[in-house]
Amino acid sequence: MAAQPFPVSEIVASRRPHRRDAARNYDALLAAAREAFAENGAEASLEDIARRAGVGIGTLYRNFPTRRHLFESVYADEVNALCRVAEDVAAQEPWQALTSWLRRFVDYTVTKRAIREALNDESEIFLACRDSMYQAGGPLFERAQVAGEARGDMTFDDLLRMVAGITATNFPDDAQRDRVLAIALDGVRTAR
Amino acid sequence: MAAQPFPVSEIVASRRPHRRDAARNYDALLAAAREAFAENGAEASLEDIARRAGVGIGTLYRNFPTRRHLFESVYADEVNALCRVAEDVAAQEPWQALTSWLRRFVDYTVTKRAIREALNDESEIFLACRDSMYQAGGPLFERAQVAGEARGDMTFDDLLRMVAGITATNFPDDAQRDRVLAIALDGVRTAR
DNA sequence: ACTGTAGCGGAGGTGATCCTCCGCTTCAAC
DNA sequence: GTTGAAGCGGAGGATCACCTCCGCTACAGT
Repeated sequence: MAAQPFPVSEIVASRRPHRRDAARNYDALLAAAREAFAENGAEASLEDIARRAGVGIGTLYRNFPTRRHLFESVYADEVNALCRVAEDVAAQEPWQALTSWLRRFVDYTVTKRAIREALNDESEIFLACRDSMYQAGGPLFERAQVAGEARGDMTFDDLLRMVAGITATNFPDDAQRDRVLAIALDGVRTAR
Repeated sequence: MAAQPFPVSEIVASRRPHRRDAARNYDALLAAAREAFAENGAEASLEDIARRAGVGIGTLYRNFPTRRHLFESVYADEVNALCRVAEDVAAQEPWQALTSWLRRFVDYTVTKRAIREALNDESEIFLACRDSMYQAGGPLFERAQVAGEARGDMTFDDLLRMVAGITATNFPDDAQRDRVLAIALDGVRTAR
């Protein structure tokens, strides 16, 4: 029911350098990039990312020839984590499982942004990530639909975009974001 | 019930130059800016805006000393238009009036963006615009609440941010955006 | 028609970011 | 320990957007 093997993680892993120092730099770059993309969106400065990671700009470009490579790698990491979460919540009641997963979705900033800004992108990695995510989360949604908890006249894609839009919006505080998200999810829940 | 006088439009109008050619340029700049901000967000290139308007970059800077001035002017225009719409829908049934207004909201791209990205801005014009908009739309929402059509445990601010987030998200087609928006609005409607 | 001035445009200086290139460093295999 | 190659960093050229400045243009009031 939950997730299947994720080719995505393999693609990314295969690019990680073998030498110790190089691998460390690679990881530092990914972490710095996640931070920077989360703060400034997909246009974050690459020099800034290299600085945060404590490596030279040349090292960044050796590992990630283009901005897109870097962004996709961070994105793929978050998607993998989200897919794993889907397995964790699978044991809960249908509606509970779905909302737990969606609330975790809120934590994955880059993924959220990618869905809002670049989801219509057709590159190989984006497609693979989308598939993984839909394979992981889609069943949670369908289960809620079958249980009569979620309305039948919408798709999982509708739901993801709705949540992505709301959570990517600037709120003065997290409590308000949660409140608004909960209200929107009430619209998803079947009237009872 | 509906809108009050809008000081905002006066502020903006007072800046419009008197000479014919200058006024034409001013209008062309605003139109070009609206387009560019809608397409590329608040970071749109100013040189590009001048080019679209068919004027020199110097003319842009004479009319709008900073990017912020320009953005605020476009924003103020859209807010004014939205306030006028609020008067138009006032005659409809409470829930109908509210959703009509919100659906018009979707058309005002820059306003939408401003709410999503810059609503926490405290500058004078942004505050004035926010007030105007809340004075225009807020009563529609309260009327729906009083009529028992909209839930009482949320604020107008919650509602605006929710709609702004969803409508500013990238959708493959408008039909899907409408569908998702309608679902979220179902969450706003009181269970009956 | 004349004329003073508001307004015009865009060349060019400034600063930020992108990305390449290559001499130096460090790892790890032997 | 030696050594070859993988990896490193950051200087610097290219590009682009920002914004100022000033000689020229054309409007509007008389």
